[in-house]
Amino acid sequence: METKDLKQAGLKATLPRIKILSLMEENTVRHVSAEDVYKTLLESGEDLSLATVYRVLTQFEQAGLVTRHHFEGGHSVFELNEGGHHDHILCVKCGRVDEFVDAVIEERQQKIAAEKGYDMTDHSLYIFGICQACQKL
Amino acid sequence: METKDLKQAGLKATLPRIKILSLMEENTVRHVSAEDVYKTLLESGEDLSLATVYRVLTQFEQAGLVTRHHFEGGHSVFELNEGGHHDHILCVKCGRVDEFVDAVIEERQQKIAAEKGYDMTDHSLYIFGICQACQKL
DNA sequence: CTCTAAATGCGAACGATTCTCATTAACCTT
DNA sequence: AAGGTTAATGAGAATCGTTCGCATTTAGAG
Repeated sequence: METKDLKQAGLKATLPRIKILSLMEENTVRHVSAEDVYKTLLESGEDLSLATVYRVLTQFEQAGLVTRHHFEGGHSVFELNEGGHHDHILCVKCGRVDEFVDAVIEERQQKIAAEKGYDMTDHSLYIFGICQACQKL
Repeated sequence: METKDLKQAGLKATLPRIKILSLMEENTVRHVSAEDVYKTLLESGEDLSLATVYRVLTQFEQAGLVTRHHFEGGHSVFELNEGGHHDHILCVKCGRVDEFVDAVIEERQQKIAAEKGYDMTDHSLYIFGICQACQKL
């Protein structure tokens, strides 16, 4: 129930927020832009404004419900936080996105931050390449 | 001589391109936005348009002379390609940027790409944290 | 059920970047 | 070194993603 998730995150359970969270919890989406969310909900007959989508997604990000990615091309992409931290590998041809976790890399990053005198708070790692399907084209 | 670098990259040696490349080759800058380049050159008495700065930086990127980074906050930052590949560690408080290379991470990335069936072309890794100076504030 | 603060919708505003198109400058030719 | 061709530039309008301001609506406490 999205209502409970929202309350736990300290957010009022308003209609737009419920709809957006509910959409992101469908496992058919994974990585969506604000525009995607807006269009999809409009098509489903919901009536909300694009500004609200941006506001809500930003709140979700601050509440730790979603992560904002800066996939190239200017616009942001949002992903539901579930199943813990992971990084991404993207196909530069077709845009396909896969996920991975690597303990060795995670650990090295901590070490590097420490060596440079930083108190590490976060990181972002994207591997770019050509996926198996696109290699055959 | 910037003129030769430009010719080798397949670009006409025009005045704006020479000025911009020359600015980026000063080791005082490292990471600059289009706006930075524009303002700096205006202050040096050069007369060029912001549109040209964007065009030229994009061409430099395509020619492999510079790399475009998507440091958060919407705008792009450019860096001269020299001294080989490296990754970045950024302070989330003051914006300071340091560089590093880690062979272990580089190698793990190749391995992960291979496991996922990707032919890796590139990657981007940013570590975020609080730098030594900002920790003391 | 009522009230109050918080959330929303709408359209204007915004910052970064790109485009259009008339003008200018590079570089090949002579 | 001068001229012609073509690509590059300048200036400002246009576009894109995103945010803001403000009047209206709604969630949730009392």
